[in-house]
Amino acid sequence: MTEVATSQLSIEEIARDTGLGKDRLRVWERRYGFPDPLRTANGERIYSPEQLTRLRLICRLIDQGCRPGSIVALSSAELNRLAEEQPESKEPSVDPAIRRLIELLQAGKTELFKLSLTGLLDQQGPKGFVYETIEPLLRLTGDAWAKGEIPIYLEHFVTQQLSAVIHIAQGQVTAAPTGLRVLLSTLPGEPHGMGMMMVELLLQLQGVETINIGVGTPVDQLQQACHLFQPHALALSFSAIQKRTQIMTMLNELDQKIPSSVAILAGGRGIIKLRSIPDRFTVIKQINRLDVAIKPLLRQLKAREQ
Amino acid sequence: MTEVATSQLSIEEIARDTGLGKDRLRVWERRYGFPDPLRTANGERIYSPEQLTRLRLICRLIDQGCRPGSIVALSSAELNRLAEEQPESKEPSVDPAIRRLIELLQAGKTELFKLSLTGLLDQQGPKGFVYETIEPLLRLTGDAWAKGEIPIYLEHFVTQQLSAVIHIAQGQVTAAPTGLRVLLSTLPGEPHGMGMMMVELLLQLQGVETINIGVGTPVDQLQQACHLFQPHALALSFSAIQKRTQIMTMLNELDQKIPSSVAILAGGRGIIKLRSIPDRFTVIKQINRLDVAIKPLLRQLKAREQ
DNA sequence: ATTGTCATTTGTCTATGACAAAAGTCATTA
DNA sequence: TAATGACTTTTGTCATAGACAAATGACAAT
Repeated sequence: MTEVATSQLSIEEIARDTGLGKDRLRVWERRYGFPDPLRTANGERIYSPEQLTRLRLICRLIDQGCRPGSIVALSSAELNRLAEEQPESKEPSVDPAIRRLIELLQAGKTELFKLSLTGLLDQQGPKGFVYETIEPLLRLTGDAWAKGEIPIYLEHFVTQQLSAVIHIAQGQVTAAPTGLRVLLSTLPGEPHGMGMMMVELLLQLQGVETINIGVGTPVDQLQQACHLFQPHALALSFSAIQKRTQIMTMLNELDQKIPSSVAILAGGRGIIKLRSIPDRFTVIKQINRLDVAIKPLLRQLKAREQ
Repeated sequence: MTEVATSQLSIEEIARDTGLGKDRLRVWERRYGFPDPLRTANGERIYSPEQLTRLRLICRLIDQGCRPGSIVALSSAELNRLAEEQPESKEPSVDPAIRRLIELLQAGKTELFKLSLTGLLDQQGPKGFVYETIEPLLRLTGDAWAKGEIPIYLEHFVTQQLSAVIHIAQGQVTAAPTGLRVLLSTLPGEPHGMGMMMVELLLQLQGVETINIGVGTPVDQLQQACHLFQPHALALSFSAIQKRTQIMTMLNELDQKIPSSVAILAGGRGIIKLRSIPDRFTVIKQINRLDVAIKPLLRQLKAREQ
């Protein structure tokens, strides 16, 4: 019978639970002296749960802009102090309704949370719901997670619920079809699909036919998809996760590979920071500018029909 | 200006696209002589799309029971012959409705596809829809993708649409609440959430309150989530992606960390192959056995209320 | 304010050896 | 017959350390 040492974690488990990658963990150990796992009889690393927690905190600080070299070696106490100091603490005017939603969440009142969401959808209508509920709720939960105020699974729960409500809202859309067809996706390395779903709903409200092919689609697959679906436009969503240079490379690739008859819309926090984007791309700086951005497309379509 | 060699894939991309892991790719090359990538100027492997296709086929054969040593070195032609011979090629009675859905997909008729799905939902009712449409459709598209008959983005599109329809179906559920509360998730390394959503819908139809916290939740987070939500049961979904030993390790960890007052249900293709699962776990071998599995829980709940 | 260089930091790749876990083989037992 | 246990082979993952490319920061020049 093998004694199950529950709290001893292998490098694989650590890599999975932190998202750090085995090579990265080993090279941190070599360079910064942390993590500092014990070893099994034959030299395999075994990590303590404390090290896992500390690694999670380090990941959070790195996401906020700290660099590994300056924080990986710090003690837990020092890390905690650093985490407190991080600026990011500006959120002046938050809608009390949104604040209440987050309180429900933290209290584990999921049914009430669901009901409140659908209630807000009915009150505000689909468009208002996107602007006044989804957007701030996502921002606040994201911030709260980064500060460690709510666990990641609550953020996942929110995402689940929001996508359910969006789907329900989509089911109620009764806009007259305009004939415009838009393909939606994100590029590889971008796992967040909520922005795309918000855009999808707004487009449907305008009578646009949408084709959502999920997240992380490589450029050549997008090319193929354009061939198959023959959309009038391709809408891409960028969160803040991806690296600028990677995005630029892929944008150039898109510029070359996507037929020039297809317009390309790009939106999200990851894109508004970029300079020197090819003219090809219509950058949507705020989600409420979407209406404006698709007007030329609708006009073009009408002109072509005549 | 760097020339963009679009079709040359790095080991990382191959690892992602095949699910094979970098170490494994390198050791296959060392031992069996395949894959046999070219190298960049400084020795990094670059794989051709053909090798990717061949690797995908190899993965499929391994899933079907072949062993790496006997197939990795084979040529494409020999692999194809082998794939033909494999039993698994028995899919005699496929519902023509499902077949038609896939044809619509391949033709890019997305609007018709969406309409057909909602039509089937209305016809079959939510329960029938899960058994007779979602399950076979997912299986067929998965198989078709593995055989290279449909591109991955179509599979993603199907996933998107199914989750939309499921959410709509959930919105229409009117079962009387039983008071039973179930937390749903998957373990780290398991990115597929559709199985979980199917279960969620079926549970809601039985008047169960569900809390879906998304995919890939580490065990200690599940522990915390149980503390917050106080569910009567935890339902986990396993696809065929994960390794048996990894699953076993996590199951044991769960067994220890999740309060014994919480029942644990486990379902999906990844779990039914396993032996020596702790008694703790209720294994659901077929999704249509779910009803049976939760009956004891309902009974228990009633008994406790009195 | 943008662009270009340079140094530094950081992550990933490579190679090879070692070994544990899984799977196959085969004899023995109930 | 089928199950059990011991042995062998296969297969995947881990370790080490060097190399280098990609990302970042600092500073100068346009």
